Amino acid sequence: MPQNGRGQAKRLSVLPGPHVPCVECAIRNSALFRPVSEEHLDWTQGYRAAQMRLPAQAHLYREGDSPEYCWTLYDGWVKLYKTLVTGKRQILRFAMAGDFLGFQPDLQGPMGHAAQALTDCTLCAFPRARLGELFQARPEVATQFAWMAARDMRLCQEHLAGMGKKSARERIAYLLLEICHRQRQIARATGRLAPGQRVPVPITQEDIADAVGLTPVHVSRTLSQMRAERLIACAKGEVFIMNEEALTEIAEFDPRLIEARPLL
Amino acid sequence: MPQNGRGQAKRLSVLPGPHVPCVECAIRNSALFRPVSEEHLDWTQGYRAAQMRLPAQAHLYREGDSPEYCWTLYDGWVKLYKTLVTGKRQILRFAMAGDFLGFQPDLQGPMGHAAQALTDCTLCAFPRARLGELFQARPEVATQFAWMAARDMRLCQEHLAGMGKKSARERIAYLLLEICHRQRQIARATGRLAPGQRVPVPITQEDIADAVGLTPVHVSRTLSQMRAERLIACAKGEVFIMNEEALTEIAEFDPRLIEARPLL
DNA sequence: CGTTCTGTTGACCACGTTCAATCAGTGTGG
DNA sequence: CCACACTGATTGAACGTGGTCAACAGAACG
Repeated sequence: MPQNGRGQAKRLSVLPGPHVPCVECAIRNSALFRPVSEEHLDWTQGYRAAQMRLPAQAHLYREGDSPEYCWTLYDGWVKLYKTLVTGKRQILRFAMAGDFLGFQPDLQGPMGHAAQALTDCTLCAFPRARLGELFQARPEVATQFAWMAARDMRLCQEHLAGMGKKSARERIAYLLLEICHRQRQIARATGRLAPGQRVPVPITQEDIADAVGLTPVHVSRTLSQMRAERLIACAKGEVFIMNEEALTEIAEFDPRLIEARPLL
Repeated sequence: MPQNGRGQAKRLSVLPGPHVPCVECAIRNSALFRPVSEEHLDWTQGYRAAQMRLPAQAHLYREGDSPEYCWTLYDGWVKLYKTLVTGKRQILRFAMAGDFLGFQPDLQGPMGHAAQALTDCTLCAFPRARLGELFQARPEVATQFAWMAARDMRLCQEHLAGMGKKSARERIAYLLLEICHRQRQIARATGRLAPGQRVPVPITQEDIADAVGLTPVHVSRTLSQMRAERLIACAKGEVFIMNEEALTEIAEFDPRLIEARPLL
């Protein structure tokens, strides 16, 4: 599990990582190579250029970059965000173990958003230029990508609907529940047991604000109120969900959103 | 080109459509079968269960439905929207010619949003149950789907960022420009010439409001002001963009968003 | 110890909402 | 043919959610 990485900003950039072979990958069940049979796995692993470590606070890529790779996030949290010309930031998504990062329609072109590590991360890098080739050679990978893209699209659409139509309170409740359920889902898929209701959340209130479209000030107020109502409890870098039922009702959150079954 | 279909609501449901073979398909350049070679096209056409017509105002599917098909939109406009328990609606996307509709992570499960025709539409239906098979048999189709999904995801993310961080004026300007540019892109891809700045827009102010997260009242006010500033002009079911440059600046719109190049 | 970063609280303000009345266009039925 | 209903757009007035500005507190860190 990723430790809370705030304030640990090492000023080093990308580091070489461990070399876990795909066959032993703990998160393969929720990642791009899930449907690849063991006999083909050595071969597809050839597309993995490297495993690398990214320290907390470091950028995987910035808006406008044309990075050489796409990545599977092996461990840790990453935030994807856009910056408008006014300087305002919008967090699009919190990426977690298993998520595939850096793919976009124009593979040569510049990224439309930035990706920054929230905790120390481990990633597997795949050369962008060879992705088309990989999809052609192993259609089950392309199909898994399609499935993952559809899943991410649905999250994005729910997020969008929330921004348009929900109150501050509802949006924040929704975000907390979404994060909590996705963490549990990962714990399930990787065989690790979820430690009760307890969810370490390595994000600041400013991150929450940028994700749900509010100001940090108003997020603070709303969280204070939720604490007063015993809906949640906060410790440093952690949020405990005290009353999941009530929160689910407030947020209009449907847990089935997170439990989708793979295509293949 | 789709005619303005408002008020033409025929009370018939789905109708059988024309039978254009895929080889002659006018929009193949921007649709799922784009990368399929002509020699394979007859074969992939076997996955197309039917062509059908959908009258304006009719629903292709509703939230919670588990339709038997996915569709390529051949002609016309469709709006995709979610309804919250409070009754508020959020339009996720205006689908136009070439868009692939109805795909979601859990192909057996219920749709997370509804799709309703804005104009009379023509669609090509593909059985959901056979999509995995199609992707396996023709990886270039899976790859094209991946590309289209990434393109749609980017639109959704831009939309999301706008909802979080832009003013009413900026969001409306953005929506108008996005629609205009996508229409032009389709005109280019299908070889039809775009008729100047003129864009027939078969949507009501209420649709605009539901798309950008405002009330119809405030949309009316904002459009009135934009008309007063000669940024746009309105006729019945049409919007003319009078000052695209100014509008682009207001919206912080990047035309390159729409012009992405295919993966294969 | 100062500095920096994150969170908290207060006072005031504004963008967009809500409620309401009115109008134009369109289709319907007597 | 006209009265009527219905939908979409427009405008006005009052209101409220959340933003802005500001001061401050606590923790982490050099």
